[in-house]
Amino acid sequence: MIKAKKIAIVDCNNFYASCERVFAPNLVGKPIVVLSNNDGVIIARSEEAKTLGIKMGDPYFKVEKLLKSNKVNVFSSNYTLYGDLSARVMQTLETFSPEVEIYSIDEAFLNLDGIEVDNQTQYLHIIKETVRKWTGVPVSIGMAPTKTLAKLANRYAKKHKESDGVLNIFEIENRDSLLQDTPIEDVWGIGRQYSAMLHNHSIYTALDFARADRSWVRKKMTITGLRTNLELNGISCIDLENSPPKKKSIVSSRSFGEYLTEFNELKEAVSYFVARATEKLRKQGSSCNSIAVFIRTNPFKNSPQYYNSADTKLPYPMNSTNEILPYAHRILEKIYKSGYYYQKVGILLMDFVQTKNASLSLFDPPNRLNQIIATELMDKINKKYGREAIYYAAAGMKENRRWQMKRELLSSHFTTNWKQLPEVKAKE
DNA sequence: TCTGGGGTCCTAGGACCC
DNA sequence: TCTGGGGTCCTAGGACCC
Repeated sequence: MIKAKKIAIVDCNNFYASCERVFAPNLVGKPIVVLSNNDGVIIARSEEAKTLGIKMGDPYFKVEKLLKSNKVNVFSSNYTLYGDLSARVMQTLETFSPEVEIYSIDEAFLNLDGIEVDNQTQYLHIIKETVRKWTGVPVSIGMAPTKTLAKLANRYAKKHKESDGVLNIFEIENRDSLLQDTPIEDVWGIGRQYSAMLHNHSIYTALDFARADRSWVRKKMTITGLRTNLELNGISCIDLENSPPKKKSIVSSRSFGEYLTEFNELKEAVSYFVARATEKLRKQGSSCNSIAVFIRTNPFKNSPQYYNSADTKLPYPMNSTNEILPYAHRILEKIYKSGYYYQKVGILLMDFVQTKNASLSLFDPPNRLNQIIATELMDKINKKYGREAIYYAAAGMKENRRWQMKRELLSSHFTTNWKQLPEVKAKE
């Protein structure tokens, strides 16, 4: 018999909304929503906002009146702020376990195997309280022998006030009833399509699914579904990942603040995205062998529609902005058609190799080394003085970018005055 | 459901090869 | 009348996650 693992998942409650509240304590108890890029749709809600019936993904313009009449505090998304608070939360968690997998901006798995404490559940409560004290962010914690069950426990802890934000599944005598209480669509790994399919086969809860025939599950839902089934039965199939795996592709794309029609403006935007994406590429020590570009009109408007994309193989692995730009521009020329109102462009980098293995070749253009050196220098300057302290003219002057995001409700005062924040320090 | 953006994994099927 | 058998690589598409 294999000893059961102890996996905890720590999940920040209503993360973006909570972040806005950290620096605006007057908003405690008041409804808050946070909007997506371009103030498009609702992507986060405080509990109070949820109670008002505001849904995830509601277009802002459709619920604007409802928000106003209920005095809901509305924010544009402020990823600088959320990223910073996320890092603080993760650092705090790392003091509780040597093995932390940062799963997303607001979630982390902790391996609590081998952590000797008198009372495991109490330890979870201490983690929760410490994160709140040190960062101001409220979290919920679920603990179980598998990731899928930990997620399930976490969801339960969030839903039921009496659990006080913590559920340790090892202490639950009747695990079946917990699974029975969980609708199948709320299980990690079961999305909308599979839920519908399972409903058709009279599977409605996590318990129904855990008891389903495994060969049938394998056939209908591939190996992925089988893993979920096993994990619900306490058999761990999905391991913690210690170091973040390197990205296999990198996308950079954005909807515009206003529609674009001119090739040159699209070209600027594409250039900007190439700079963003290759920066990430270099940061993880990779070079790419191919690139794709796509453009599209707004699919929700009644105006003429256009979507096109194309990709190209690069002659050798590249990672500097300047080297990749001409290829991106060429693809854009190919797919651009005048006469449309474009809403979005994006670029995609693919087929990565490690840069250190992609050595310079005899057939490289003569100035290649200079390009690489210049790029490294730019990265250093930008790291020191902030994003786009120095940038390519191809991306257009910062001040003149009509395509830049609309963020009219940004909570700017904390980030612009970051140094004035009170220091949050750990007490021994 | 549809007025965000950025990712991953899995499988089927076609192209091509011997 | 059922046309051999087997392998690899690549791509598109479908599912999922936050």
